[in-house]
Amino acid sequence: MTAPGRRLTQQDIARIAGVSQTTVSLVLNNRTDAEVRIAPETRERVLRVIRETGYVADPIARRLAERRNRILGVFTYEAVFPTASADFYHPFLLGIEECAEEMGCDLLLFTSARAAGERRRIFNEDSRVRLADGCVLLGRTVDRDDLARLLTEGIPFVSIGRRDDAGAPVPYVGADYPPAVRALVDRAAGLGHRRLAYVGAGAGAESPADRMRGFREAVAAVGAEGVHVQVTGRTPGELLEELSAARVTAAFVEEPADAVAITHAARERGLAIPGDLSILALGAPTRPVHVDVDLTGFRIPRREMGRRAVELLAELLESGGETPQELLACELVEGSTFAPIPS
Amino acid sequence: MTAPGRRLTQQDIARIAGVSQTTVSLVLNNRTDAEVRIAPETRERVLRVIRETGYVADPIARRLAERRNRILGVFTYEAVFPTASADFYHPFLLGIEECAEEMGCDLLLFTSARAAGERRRIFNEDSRVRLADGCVLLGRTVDRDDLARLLTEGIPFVSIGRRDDAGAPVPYVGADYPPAVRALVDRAAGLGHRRLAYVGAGAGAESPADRMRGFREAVAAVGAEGVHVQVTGRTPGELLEELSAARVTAAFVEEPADAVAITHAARERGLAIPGDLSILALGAPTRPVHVDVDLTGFRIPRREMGRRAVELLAELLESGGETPQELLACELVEGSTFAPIPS
DNA sequence: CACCCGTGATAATTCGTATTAGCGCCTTGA
DNA sequence: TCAAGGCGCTAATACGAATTATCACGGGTG
Repeated sequence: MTAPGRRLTQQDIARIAGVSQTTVSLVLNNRTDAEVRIAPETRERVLRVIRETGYVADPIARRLAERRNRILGVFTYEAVFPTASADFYHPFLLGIEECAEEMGCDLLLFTSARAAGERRRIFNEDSRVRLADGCVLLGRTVDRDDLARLLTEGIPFVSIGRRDDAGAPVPYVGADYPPAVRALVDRAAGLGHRRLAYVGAGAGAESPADRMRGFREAVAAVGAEGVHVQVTGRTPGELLEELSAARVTAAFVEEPADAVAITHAARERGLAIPGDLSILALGAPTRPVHVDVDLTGFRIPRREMGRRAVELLAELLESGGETPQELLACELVEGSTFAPIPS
Repeated sequence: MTAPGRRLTQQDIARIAGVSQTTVSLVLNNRTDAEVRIAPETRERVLRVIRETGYVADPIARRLAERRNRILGVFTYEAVFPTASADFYHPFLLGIEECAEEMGCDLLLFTSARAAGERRRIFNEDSRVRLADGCVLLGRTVDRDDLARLLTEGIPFVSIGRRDDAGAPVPYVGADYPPAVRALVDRAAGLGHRRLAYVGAGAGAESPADRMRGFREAVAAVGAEGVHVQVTGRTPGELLEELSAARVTAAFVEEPADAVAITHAARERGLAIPGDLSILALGAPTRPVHVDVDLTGFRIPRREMGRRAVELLAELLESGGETPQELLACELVEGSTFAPIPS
């Protein structure tokens, strides 16, 4: 049909139809402005040639001339698909894909953005970020410099997960952790718990910091006792000892994978969960783990966050406007690791 | 840093460094051919300006001028991420992403390619297929017309999964079903099984047809009795009845989800698996199902297929060459649903 | 008769980068 | 002494589609 190496262009269509490239473009874009007039028979002739040849406009040339592409970039700091992170990322991507499909957009995964070292970077020597109309950032932590760069370059983007200012406010859609943690703390206090623990880093990125903050504020508000238990480099057994030494009756565990491990360890040594100790999990597992425990806690609306991020990005592209910042509510999950304080 | 709306171009860099746009391009592309010479101090000056301004080449313009993009398209006929199909597609995508990352390529997911109806089509009015250097096709069935079109348009692509000719040979990397099925049949015959059944459609796409063919040939080779049991619109119980009516002792089930259902149904009505009936599963579940049965069968090398597809596509882009067609071996899986024929 | 206006098209330019074909000057070799 | 080539760089052009600025033509008007 087509000679190899040569693709059909508007010029070719024009030649065949006996008109100019301009006319082909006008017909193709269905321009019916008052400014532009094309005789019905000419339009029909051009359309016929297009149909017969099966011509499709080159998206690249199009993008160069226009501004829009209908391509949304998706940047993740870790690989998207590997099983280790798939469980965590999957719901976000599900929402992103759904919404992109509805809007007729394609998704560009920046899998190549890897610097010499381990970590991915958005701006490498030949970054293809600007090929997309805008992009969605996904990842538990996001490079500060990358954020600042995106902002100063004026590249439209929305981060999934709240981000602190990076020289300027960052557009994001995040999970509203503080009220969710507060609700759990309130319920614990309501059931008599007075000595509560936050188990996890509580820092390092915005989301753990938000949870920690929610915990601190809620504990202060209900007048309970709150301790902070670090997890890095410690076994579940050691954590349990520290919790019992502090006479903690309700543990708010940042990472569900840890919550599962602690629960197992406790039951192994004869400690009843939730009889002797209540376990509250703050979110979704970011590490692959077989969750065979029915944890009480809350659900991060990951799919909705994905959808909303794309919607906000679309609005941003459409109208510009203010930097969108939204927090979506987390839904409480009734599990079986939470009970009144032992008497 | 940059004025809003205006982006830094090579022309800007050239102006600042006091050279021509050509020189900037040459420096940027690190051209050190004998043909092209640039004074070290000029090169340094240009590089400094580039560094200071943080200029990054516009990938769109680049693509227009060059031919390559380092972007690989991924086309799936169903959504990639939804949980219903995620379990099936995930390993392929894992392999694709791994390989793309190693090659420094980005992945373009054609999520927009949806016609008015339900099914996705590659070529819609404004298809962005040609934005990628080439693409990988993923899906249990692939539209015949799309394949033919890809071939005649000369768009480089590799299908994951064997495909019959579509006017011309189709480049693919598939799973080598016939020998895998044959191996299972051989083993069954070796353990005394004489009445075997193929449970599934055995048609509709290349992969079930290949399995069916493998089954037929192997059954004939070992001189056993083979029956074909259709599954569509029938309950596991009905299937069991048909199997027992035909005095089948080993059932080769196309779809593992069906194999699981049949096993459960059998055990519920007191039929021992594998004591009374052996179940052999032919591949990976394409429907979401909780596989709590340790099925005997084989493993489709999905991740490797993903990797290989990208590798073959890269070779295709590099050197052109012959249409690659490869079948990867399936590894047998020793489960606990296979035993000698009951005496 | 000069003028205007509506009609249907096109030539020229734009987008940002890559490539080709030189430019003028200087060195070398025969 | 004169052609051949080396040197460092640039003007011009290509890539394919969209947009802007015109243009030719004929019919009506004053």
